[in-house]
Amino acid sequence: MSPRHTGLEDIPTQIKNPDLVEQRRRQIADAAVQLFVRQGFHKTTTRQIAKAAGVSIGSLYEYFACKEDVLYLVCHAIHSEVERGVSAALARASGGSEALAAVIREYFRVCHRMSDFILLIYQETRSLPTQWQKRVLENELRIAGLFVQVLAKLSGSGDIPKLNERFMELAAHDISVLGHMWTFRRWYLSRHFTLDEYIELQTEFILGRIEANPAAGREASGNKETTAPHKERP
Amino acid sequence: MSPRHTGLEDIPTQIKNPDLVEQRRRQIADAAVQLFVRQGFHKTTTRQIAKAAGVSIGSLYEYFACKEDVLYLVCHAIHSEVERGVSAALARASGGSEALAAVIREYFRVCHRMSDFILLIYQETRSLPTQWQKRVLENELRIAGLFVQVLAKLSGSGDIPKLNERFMELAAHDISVLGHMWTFRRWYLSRHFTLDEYIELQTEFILGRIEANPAAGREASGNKETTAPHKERP
DNA sequence: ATTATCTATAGATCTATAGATAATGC
DNA sequence: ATTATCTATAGATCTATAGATAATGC
Repeated sequence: MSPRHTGLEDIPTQIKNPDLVEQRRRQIADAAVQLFVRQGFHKTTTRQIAKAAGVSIGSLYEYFACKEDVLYLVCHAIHSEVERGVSAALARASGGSEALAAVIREYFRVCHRMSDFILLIYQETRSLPTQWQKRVLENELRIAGLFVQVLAKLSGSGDIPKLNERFMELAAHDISVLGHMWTFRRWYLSRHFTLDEYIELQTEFILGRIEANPAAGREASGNKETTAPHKERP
Repeated sequence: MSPRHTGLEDIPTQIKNPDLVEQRRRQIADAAVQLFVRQGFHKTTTRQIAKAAGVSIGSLYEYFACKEDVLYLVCHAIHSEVERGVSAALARASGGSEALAAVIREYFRVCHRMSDFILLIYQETRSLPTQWQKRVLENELRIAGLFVQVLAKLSGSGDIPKLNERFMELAAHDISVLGHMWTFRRWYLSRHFTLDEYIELQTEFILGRIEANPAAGREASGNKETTAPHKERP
C-alpha cells in the first residue's frame, strides 16, 4: 500500500515475498508482545513465540534474524499506535487552549489503553541492539514533536503569551512523561484518581504553566520557527 | 548499629555471623550493581558477579538464595540512598515556598547523581519476585511521601492556599517523576538544558501550580492531617 | 528451480548445589 | 564441632542453524 518509509525495511529476512513477510511478521509480533508483557523479554523463549504465533521455530528465523529483531518490531508497532492516536487528535483539534487540552486528553487515553505496552518499552528498550535503541528514542522524540506542534500553534494566539522554542520543548516532554506516569504509577494512582480525574488535574497543571508562565518569554531568542523542533541547539 | 527495620532481614542466608553477612552482601551488591547497569540483569551471570566481588560462586550462594535476591538488595540500596538525600534536604529546609524549592533542587540533584541506578530500577523491578516488587514500590511511595510532608508544611502558610490531601499526593508524585524524567530522557534533555536550567524550569512549573492552583481548594474535605499521606481513600 | 516450511539438534550457556577443604573456637 | 569458603559439575535450558520436505511456477 504505502511506499512510505516505515523504519522497518532493514530487519533482515530470508523470505522473498514482501506481503508474506509483512503478514507473518505481524502474526509473530502479535503473539510475541503478549508474551513479553506477561513474562518479560528474557524469560520468553523463541519457541514460545513460534508456538503462540502458530509457526515453527525454523520459520520464525526465516522472518527474523534474531530474537531482538522481534522485540524491535514490537516496540515499533507500539510507538506507531501511540503516534497514530495523537496525530488523529491533532488533526481534529480546533484552536486555542481547548485544542491543547483535547490533544492531551486523547494522548492520556492512548497511554491508558496502551499501559502494558508503554511499560514494556520502558523496561525492554535496553535489551535492543544499540542501533535499534536509537530508533526507539527517535520515535519517542517524534511523539514529543507532535506536542510541540500544538504548542507552537497556540503560541501568541488569544490570551496565550509568545512561547519560546526551548520552553515548548520542555513542556512537550513533560506532557509525554506525565502520560507515561499514568502507566508506571497506575498501581498507585488508580487507587486515588479515576483516569478522567487524573487527566483533568494534570491538564490544569500544564495549562496553568502555559497561560501564565514567567519562563516562556524570558530568554526570547529570535528563533520563531514552529515546525522543526528537533534541531540541534546552536 | 541500628536495630531499625531495614526491610532486608528476610533475604535468606546460610551464614550465621550477621556482621559478616552485612559486609559480604554489600561487597557483592556493589559489584553487581555496576554489572547490572552495564549489561542488564539477565545478561549478567552469577559467575560474573562472584568474580567481580572477589568471592567464589559457591560463597555467593551462601549469602543469597538466588540471583533475584542480589537484584533486590541492589534496588533497596538505591532507594535508600535517594531517600537519604531527600530526607537530609528536608531536615535542612527552612519554611515557605523556598523550602519546597530547596527540597526539589536537592532531589533532582540526587536523581542526576543516581541516574544510572534509577534507570535500573525502572528496567528491572519487573525481574523481581512479586513479593519484592511490592517492596520496591513501597519504597517509591515513601519517597513521594517526603514531598507530601513538605507540601503539607507549606499548605495555608504565607501566600500559599490551603492544599487538599489528594492535590498534594498528585503533586508529590509529579515531583518524583519529573526527577526521574531527567534520568530517562537525559540523552535528549541534556543536549538542550543544563541540570540547573532543568531544575529551575521545572521548579517554576511546580511552584506555579501550588501558588495559584484552582484545584487545590476545590474539593476541600475536612481531611487535614499532614503526616499520614498514604491511607486508602474512603 | 525456487520459495517457504518443518524437524531435529549442535553448541553454548547458566543457575544452583553437592561435597571437599580450610579456618576458628571449645 | 561449627562456620565459612571453595571447586567441580549436574541438570536444565535456549538460541540459531543445517538439512530434509512440501508447495509453487516455469
